[in-house]
Amino acid sequence: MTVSRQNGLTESQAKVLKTVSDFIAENGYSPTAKEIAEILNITQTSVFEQLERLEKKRYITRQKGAARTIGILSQPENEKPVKKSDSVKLVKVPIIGTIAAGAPIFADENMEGEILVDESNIGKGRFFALRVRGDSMINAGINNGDLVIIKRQPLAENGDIIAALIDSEATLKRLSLTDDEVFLLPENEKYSPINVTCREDFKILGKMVTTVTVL
Amino acid sequence: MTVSRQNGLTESQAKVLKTVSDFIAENGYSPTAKEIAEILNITQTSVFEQLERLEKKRYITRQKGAARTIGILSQPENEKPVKKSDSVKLVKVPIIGTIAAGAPIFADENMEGEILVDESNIGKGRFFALRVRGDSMINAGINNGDLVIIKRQPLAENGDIIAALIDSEATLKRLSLTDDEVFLLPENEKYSPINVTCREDFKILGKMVTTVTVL
DNA sequence: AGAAATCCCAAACATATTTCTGCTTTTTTA
DNA sequence: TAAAAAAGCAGAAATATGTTTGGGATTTCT
Repeated sequence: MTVSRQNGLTESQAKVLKTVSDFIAENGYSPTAKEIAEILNITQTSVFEQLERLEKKRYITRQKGAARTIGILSQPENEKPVKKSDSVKLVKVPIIGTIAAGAPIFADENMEGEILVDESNIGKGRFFALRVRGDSMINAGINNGDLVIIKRQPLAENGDIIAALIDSEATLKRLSLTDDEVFLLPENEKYSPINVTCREDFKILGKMVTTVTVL
Repeated sequence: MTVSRQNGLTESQAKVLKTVSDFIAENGYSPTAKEIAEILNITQTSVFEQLERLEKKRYITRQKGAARTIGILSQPENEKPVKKSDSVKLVKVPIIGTIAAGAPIFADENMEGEILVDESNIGKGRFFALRVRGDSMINAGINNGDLVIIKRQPLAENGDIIAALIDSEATLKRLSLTDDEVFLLPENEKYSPINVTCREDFKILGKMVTTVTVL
């Protein structure tokens, strides 16, 4: 049997993804591997492998060891050919973890990979990239699964979208400096601003310079 | 300690419900009993009991034996107990100046007085009141001389009527957020929208929650 | 063609999670 | 004020669920 590809997924993978998607649509919570397996008439183990592949390809997110935590990511655009032109200067930017645009998620220094970004898009400086989880910045066009590129800097201006540490957890928010208070603002009405005015454990990691959607 | 009721739920139950709701909003999947327990600093068993009660009262749904399957039901609107006079909670709101609903007028911090407002009308938060001058918001039912109560918040939603500072002057307008521009809209054809997209001197003071007509 | 990836399996393993049992204390209701 | 409901706990049972191991068969890539 030929395994054709669509959107970078094989038929099997697409089938699993669709099953998950349909299940969530119908039930409001994600299925277990076993449930997917029963629907597709394959084993749990196979499903598990497919989920791993789907996660690696950034079609879904999962929480290690936690039940029913599959999240479906917005589909990355169909493969964009990488432009190669000698006027483009690509800069390596390390991907160092996942950042919350919802609940803060611990940002460990484990490098997840690297991406190449045209220098003209981000300017000069020291950069790193973080994968976004959550939906608290959707009104700023930053979606679950996106990569954000952060320029390391300890200070930021009012209105900047920044990556910050709060109590050793990283979060992506818009910075709001009022007369005497400092807030981190989500870009989603569902969430509330975080007052960091007097928090000792608050630290700016850097300023977001751009977002990248990676396949 | 008195366990007061709201919406037919006890404080404890409401706390659990809110925890679940917040968790789902932030993570996209429902929490386990253990996770709720950790957040609220009680035991899993207690949480389990609370979830049973919440289910019985039709605030949530669950699937027996399945992990993370709590679903939140829309609040039953029915039983709204008539408020007794002793349940009215009046909140002091300072009147701190005059705000323009026409040409912006300087909003000084001189307190002009205080009014008492029933908390149920405005919710919780930090409030202040401003006297309106001008007629630019008449189509929104806000007239010259009215008092408007503003909830302090640095962020507002599209369509909110907000009090904002522009170049140190306060004004009351409806907020309009388009794809990439921000406008303040008067509610009177005589006046024109103000584009504040790139104005550094623009700051949201808060959102109007109600008006009070004082004779 | 050979290497690498995909796809699938059975059988276990480890732990996450719900659920039960029995008991204490406090608050509300009748 | 007595009974009922609510709230909580410790500890453990029961099972749901993610994960690992060690394969085999097929397809895709180079």
